[in-house]
Amino acid sequence: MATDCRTIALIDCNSFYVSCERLFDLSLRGKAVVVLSNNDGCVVARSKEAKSVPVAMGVPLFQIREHVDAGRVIALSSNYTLYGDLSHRVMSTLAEVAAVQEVYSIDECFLDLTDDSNPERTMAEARARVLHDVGIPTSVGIGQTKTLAKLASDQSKAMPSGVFTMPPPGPLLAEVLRRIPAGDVWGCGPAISKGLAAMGVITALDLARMNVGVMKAAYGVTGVRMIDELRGTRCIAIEDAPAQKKTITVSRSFGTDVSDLEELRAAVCAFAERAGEKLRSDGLAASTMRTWVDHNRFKPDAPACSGACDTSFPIATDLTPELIAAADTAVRRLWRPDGRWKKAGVLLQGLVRSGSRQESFLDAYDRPRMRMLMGALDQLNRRHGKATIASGTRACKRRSNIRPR
DNA sequence: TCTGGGGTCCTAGGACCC
DNA sequence: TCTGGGGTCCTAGGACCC
Repeated sequence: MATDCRTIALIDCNSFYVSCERLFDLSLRGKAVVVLSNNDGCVVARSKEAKSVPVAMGVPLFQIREHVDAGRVIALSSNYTLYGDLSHRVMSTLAEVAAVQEVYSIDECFLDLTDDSNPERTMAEARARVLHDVGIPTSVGIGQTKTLAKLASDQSKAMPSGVFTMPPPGPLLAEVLRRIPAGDVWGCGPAISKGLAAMGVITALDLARMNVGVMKAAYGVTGVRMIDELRGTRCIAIEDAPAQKKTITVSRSFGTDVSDLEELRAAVCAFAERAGEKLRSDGLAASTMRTWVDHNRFKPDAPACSGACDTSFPIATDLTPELIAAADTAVRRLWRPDGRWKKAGVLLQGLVRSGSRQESFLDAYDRPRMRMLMGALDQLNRRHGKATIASGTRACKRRSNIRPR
């Protein structure tokens, strides 16, 4: 008997951001509610009622404006401080349920229940406790691998108990997988689903039964892992301790396209400055910085002018002036006279614990220059006017009265 | 007109070194 | 001097996740 057979549970908070909002505003209960991304760009969370309007995940606000204006959907700006606080409470409660917990995202965690004699009962109790202590509804999927637990959690949304257990590998599991589209499998996104469909792989069962050699040739080791995990062979371990961060990103979309070199420089240098702040607050230094710019991918006729440029530092740095200088040089290299950019960012890589250099930061920090750069960015954003629903559209409720408990 | 931000992992090609 | 192979690093990009 394989000793490596595990029981994994995935706990997922239902419509997490919406559930958080409902804790502080009872009038939102039972209504179609969505929470919007930064700058009120697009929908990042939907209540069950909003899903049946229907409002699709990720749609931009302007596409559901009709519903919002007619009062059929309530659109809220996001409040990540509140969600982070509530997430912490949920995760702390669940940490007491099992010895091994991996906090996978703000609203999900894996628990290893291999030594639990009755995982379903344990998780039913855990759900009740999270609901009672924190006020957040959850659903739970249980399976032999993380991938199967993920699929089980999708199934659990339709279960009155809120818990669904995947059968062990065999005919019963095959029956469940037959009803699930391949694209719902963890790791199978739009591009891979499309490619698989062309090969006749439509359901999760087709995927589980795929020839491994064919998969390896088409999608490499990540594809093979999907197959193995669906067959009940564990390839993706539970990560108990939070891993050290590997990259730090600061990026933004611009209100409208930017083509002016000075505007692009001002924006990207400000991102580099913010990235430096994040770096130091994590006690890290970076050995590489990637600066990237991107055109508007929603405009088919926009000139393709996306590009990236890596800068390596001789010694891993946490100094803002070095990051800004690198960003500045990179933007000059990436800029083209005919370019029209919609998005840009910096990505710090090769992160290591920073040593004594942190102390020298204040001396090296060029504050007047920084103020100038940040001012230029503000001006840029004002001129291009990011989404403005926050400033007055009646159907969008503001949150200034909402405070974490 | 208006389309998020922050992450992870993998791969490929070229440069360079031995 | 010429030729070649393998390993590693760097750069850039693609796919996925929440």
